[in-house]
Amino acid sequence: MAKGMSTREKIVLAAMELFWLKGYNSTSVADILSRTQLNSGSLYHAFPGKQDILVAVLEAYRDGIYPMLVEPAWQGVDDPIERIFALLARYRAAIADTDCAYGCPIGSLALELHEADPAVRGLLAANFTNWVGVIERCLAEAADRLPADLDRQALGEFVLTTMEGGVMQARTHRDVAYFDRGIAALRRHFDMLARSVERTAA
Amino acid sequence: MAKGMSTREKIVLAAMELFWLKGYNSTSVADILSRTQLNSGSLYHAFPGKQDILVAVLEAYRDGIYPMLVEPAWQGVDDPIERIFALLARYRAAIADTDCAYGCPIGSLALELHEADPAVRGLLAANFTNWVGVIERCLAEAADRLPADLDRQALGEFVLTTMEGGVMQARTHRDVAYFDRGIAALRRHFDMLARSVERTAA
DNA sequence: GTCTATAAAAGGATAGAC
DNA sequence: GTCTATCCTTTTATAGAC
Repeated sequence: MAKGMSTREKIVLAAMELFWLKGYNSTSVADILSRTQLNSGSLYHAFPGKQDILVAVLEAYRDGIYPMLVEPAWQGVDDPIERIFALLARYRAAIADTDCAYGCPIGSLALELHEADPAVRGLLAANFTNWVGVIERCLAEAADRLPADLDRQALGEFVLTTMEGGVMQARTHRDVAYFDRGIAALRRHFDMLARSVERTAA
Repeated sequence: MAKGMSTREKIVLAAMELFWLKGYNSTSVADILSRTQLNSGSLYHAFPGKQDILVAVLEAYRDGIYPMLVEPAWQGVDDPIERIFALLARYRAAIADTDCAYGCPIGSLALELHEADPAVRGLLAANFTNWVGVIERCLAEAADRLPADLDRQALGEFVLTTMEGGVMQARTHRDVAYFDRGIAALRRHFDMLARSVERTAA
């Protein structure tokens, strides 16, 4: 927990980690206090309540998608299609690093929170939309290698689906091979799309 | 709540519904008592604790996959590939019927329970494995229309991934179109696989 | 096997001094 | 803006009568 952080930042960072490790409901305010070494008064001075911390966490993920996720994943990768798989490889590494115990923080929260209030649900949706938007822009860059009538939003969502479904199964079975097989299937999907373009051109 | 049910059965049925509606942590024992019209003493006579109810619920899903899910979905559908999509259509109907508020009960529990004990995790995994097994048998039946080297387990898992990812996004956006686009992408995947077989044969 | 009452702990949140 | 102490509710689980 770095020194230059405000109380608010400390709380958000700790909550990001704890919600990822344990989920929202299983993380108590006391857990956050313990991890930040703050006292109850400071926390409730910075946030009206626990749910407001969740909102701040989801905003942090939303605003951090490029610096925290995309830019590191794309170091040294220029091809737009390979950038998609580089992003997925980043998740693969995170899964493997945690012995398949933890998955996508947004996906987990999205399925844990059944009766989320509109602010929370809107932020979950925004996180997904932004993630899919990143993929869509890659697809647009690679448009010459993809069918002309391709629905880029649909394929972007399908990439997210592949990631989330792979993470879910890898975590449940505690075996990253489930994730790998999903990525391989998606790779085959892209290959078949590309080949259908080649044949049309020939 | 039918008459001929044992206390245990009443509890499992109520818990299945409540865990699906609200999740495990957000369902209190009091919720289950209220829905079953039982008293605390009866519940704790039938089950040592709340987690044992979860185990029984997951066993019920595991044992009920054919009568509760597969057989109704396959009424009047004989083609093995179409049976896969009929199963997915069943989930689509469930999503639409609930205004996209609820998803796959197993998937939600799998992502909600981060530190599940081995009994629970094993049952979640068994539910996934059985579901994928159903798809794998359809793929085996349609083997002549699929590439000879096809990894049926991998494709079965990919079908589950498509379902879970579609449910996750449809629920988060409260819009079944997200699910539909995922199914359309999977359909295209199957079509491309089939066309690659036709070309090889020609 | 079911009833009522209650224990025991955890959880979210607040008060008021500093 | 942070401290300690504490309130109030919810939650899981138990005790003991019937």
